[in-house]
Amino acid sequence: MSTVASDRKRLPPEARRAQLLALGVRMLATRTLDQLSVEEIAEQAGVSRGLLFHYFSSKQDFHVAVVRETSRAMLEATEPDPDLPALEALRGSVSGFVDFVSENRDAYLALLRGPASSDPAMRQVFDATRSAMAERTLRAVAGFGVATGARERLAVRGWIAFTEEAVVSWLTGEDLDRDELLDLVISAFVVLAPSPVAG
Amino acid sequence: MSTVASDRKRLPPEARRAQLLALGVRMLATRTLDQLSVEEIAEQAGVSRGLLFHYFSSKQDFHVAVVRETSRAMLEATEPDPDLPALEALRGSVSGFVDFVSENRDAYLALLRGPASSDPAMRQVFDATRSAMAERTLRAVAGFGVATGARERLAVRGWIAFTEEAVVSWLTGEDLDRDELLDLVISAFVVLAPSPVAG
DNA sequence: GGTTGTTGTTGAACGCCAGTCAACAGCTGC
DNA sequence: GCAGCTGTTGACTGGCGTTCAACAACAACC
Repeated sequence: MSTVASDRKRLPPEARRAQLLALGVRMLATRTLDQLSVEEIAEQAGVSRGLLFHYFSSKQDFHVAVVRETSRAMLEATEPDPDLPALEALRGSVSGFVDFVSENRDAYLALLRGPASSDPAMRQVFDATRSAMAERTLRAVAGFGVATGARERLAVRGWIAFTEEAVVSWLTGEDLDRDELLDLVISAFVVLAPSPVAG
Repeated sequence: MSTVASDRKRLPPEARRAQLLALGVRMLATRTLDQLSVEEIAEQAGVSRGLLFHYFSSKQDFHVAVVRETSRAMLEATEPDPDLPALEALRGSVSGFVDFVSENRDAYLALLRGPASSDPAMRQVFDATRSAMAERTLRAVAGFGVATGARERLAVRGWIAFTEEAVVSWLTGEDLDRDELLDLVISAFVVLAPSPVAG
């Protein structure tokens, strides 16, 4: 209600763009991405439909921007603490991830599971996000003795997918304690990332 | 080209439905799911747009049917051989999965990564597919000493996501041998599924 | 072999929505 | 208070999913 019809007109471009973006992100809590119509966004923002196309070249472009923003927020919420020992930093990061997904369960599913196929630009955002997580994780646990060969990079990417699925799946059931979930994910990393089976 | 304008009219319902479905599945090799327009399907099949709605209640319903069919094919292509020892059966299944994804790389991405969010019915197909894979895997390696508690079920689901991501990621690079990829995925299962870290 | 009934099939019509564009109006500097 | 810049509008267009009443192919029966 705060942004609906408060100020009627003439915002500086950056402010308006930010407003529309924030509105889009917020609305994902109820709708899925492809249900996010231009009409609804415009109506909620109290502006005309046409204006949205002044700030975003197309509906898809808008969607990509919304996803990019949410990805950024997710990365921020899962930033590992560099002052902590590797494994503790990792646990903190995963803990942040569990919280983020819990708080945005629908939005997260709508986003990071959603329309990864449609648009190359969209795919790129997803890929970049996963790569960022993978690289960051590898860096964070570098002292942990992880080699960064092809196999390890694949393993870390796989582990991220493992984590996503485990957390999402955990949310629709919660047969485990939160701590048990964290244990599972962390121990999975320990056995997967460095040198599975052999180590 | 075989089904385009060969026979012009009056097929028995099952045949026509099957034809449209098969056509939809085939066309996913080039298009993504949401680019699969009713118009194009009808044109390729040599029928009117309206006819598609005689066999499928909506475009989404058609999409769900296409996805369901492809999921079925995937499950069939990865059916583990019950006569083999557990680990060999598992390796065979994963090998089949790698082949399937390799041959249908775009279709697979368009499907099993695609529009999982939009439609509840669509989500259900994905969930059912993963559950089927998870249960089957657990059953196949039952003799392997895997307990089927909450933690193990979560771990297996996570492992499936791990496998998907690893294979898809492997396809866009191929820095590893195919056998090395299989080793990674199988050993991941071994350390993840029964009792990670502790075992 | 013509007639009739069933039903697979058509194509025109409708409505919704993304995207365009020329006109409008709020703000700033003179 | 006037002029010019630019954020904003709202009507218009085209495409596409969806509906539906009419049509036509095929089979059965006389």
